[in-house]
Amino acid sequence: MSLQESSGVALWRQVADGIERGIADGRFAAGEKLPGEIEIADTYRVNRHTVRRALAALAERGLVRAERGSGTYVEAQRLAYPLRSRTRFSEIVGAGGREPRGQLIDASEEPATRELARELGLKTGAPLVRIESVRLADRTPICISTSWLSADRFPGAGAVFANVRSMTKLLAHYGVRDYRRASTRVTATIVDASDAARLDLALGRPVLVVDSTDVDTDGKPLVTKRARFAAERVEFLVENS
Amino acid sequence: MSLQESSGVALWRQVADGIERGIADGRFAAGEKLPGEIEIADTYRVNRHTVRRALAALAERGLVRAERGSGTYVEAQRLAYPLRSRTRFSEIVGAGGREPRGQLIDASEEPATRELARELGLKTGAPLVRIESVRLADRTPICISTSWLSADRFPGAGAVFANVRSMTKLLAHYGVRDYRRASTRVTATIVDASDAARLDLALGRPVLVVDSTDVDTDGKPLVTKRARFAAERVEFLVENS
DNA sequence: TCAAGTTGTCTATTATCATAGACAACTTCA
DNA sequence: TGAAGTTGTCTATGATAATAGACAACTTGA
Repeated sequence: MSLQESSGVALWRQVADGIERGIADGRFAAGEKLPGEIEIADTYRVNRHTVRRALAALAERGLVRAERGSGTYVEAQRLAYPLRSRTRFSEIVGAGGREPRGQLIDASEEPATRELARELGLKTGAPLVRIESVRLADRTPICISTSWLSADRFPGAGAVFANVRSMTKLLAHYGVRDYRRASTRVTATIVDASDAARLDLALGRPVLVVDSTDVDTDGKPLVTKRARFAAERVEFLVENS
Repeated sequence: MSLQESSGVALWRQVADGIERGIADGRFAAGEKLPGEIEIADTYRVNRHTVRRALAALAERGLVRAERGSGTYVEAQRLAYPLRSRTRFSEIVGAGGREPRGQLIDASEEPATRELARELGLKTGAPLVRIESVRLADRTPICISTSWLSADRFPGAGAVFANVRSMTKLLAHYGVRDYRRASTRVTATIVDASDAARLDLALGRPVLVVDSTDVDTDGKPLVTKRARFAAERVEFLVENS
């Protein structure tokens, strides 16, 4: 294990990332004991204090738990999230035995940019409702989602969402009985400051960015979204037909 | 724009990430001029020297180019990468007008872990060939791929791959005329040190991790892989049927 | 009970990060 | 030509990161 200096990432943070990767890919199973601080310091070739700082950061995020005199133990797991044409957050979370929740952060009206207009089959500048929301599993925030809908077709959508807290129910309120995912685009980046705060995520953590558009049974665009998932809390499953 | 202290990520690095996000999502188009250093320092509320360090890092990675007296300009773009049941690296890169290349890093034999055995429909401990390779578009490394195949069915696969430098050609060499993607699993994490060096990627950058298994026309598993893509160089397109 | 191994806390030192100000070198445009 | 705006380079200072060593507090197992 060789680390990199002057990359703009503190050494303790690199060690923390390394241990977290070990947890994520199963090298350290949940409940299992990590190697001792001295041994970790040895493998990464850093001072024990640097390892302690890394472990403290992981402990604060709830990934590990230190027991004095005994050792440091692994705590957590990832949420499996299928990407298919019928994608419903509440169903996916519920299937994992966890309690899904949604919450409105902000809603406002704004004109369509050229790209949003193209996705929604509208003209540039057409009035849109922008809905910013956070979705949680139990009490853990999973993703921040920004959705855009036509303000003409869905007037007052922001207020409706504030009540029903679900995109499926919002669409049903306007008479949309069924819909499906038309396109999905996945990439990854580093979380920005405002998303970090809302996802309860440290700066510098990766997020999975999903751009998608939902259409009705006739293929007519309903809503287009950009969702940012805390990468450390989910794994996407792509279904290949 | 508010940044975060003592997150283990240096301020200049946070600014660099912010600017890079701006480039990635099109706020700053290729060829366009960035705001001046003083203006950037102002929006992020940091010292101009901190901004200069951020820009220097981006310039070193080739994302921007500074012109004295004039300004700093944007350089690069992302590779569009469809995830479908028929996924061939060379075809995807070639379609973008770039030259695909593959290169063997390492090949060795190792026994199947329980998980690898399950994916490949073998028994735990069965002999596998592990092939580590890097794939490039023009001269830019795009991903590092670790592939596992049955050593019984594909004897000497490592040597074959070293010659043909393509998984499709390797399989053809053993009489596999066609194959398709059976499962795909996407997540993201921070790059580890050895991948960082091979992808020519700075530490702390995100990578998209794709776990997948290819099967023949009868649905029999051929090869299972874990590929790590430099997130800043690709975007995945998920096809929803 | 006791030795070995673990995490927790303290002091101290050096290198890097971030800020601050001043001015040079260069480009752009009126 | 000249003024305004840009990037490049220098010096200086305080805060934070990382190292190093010593020892306390606690757990485990022989």
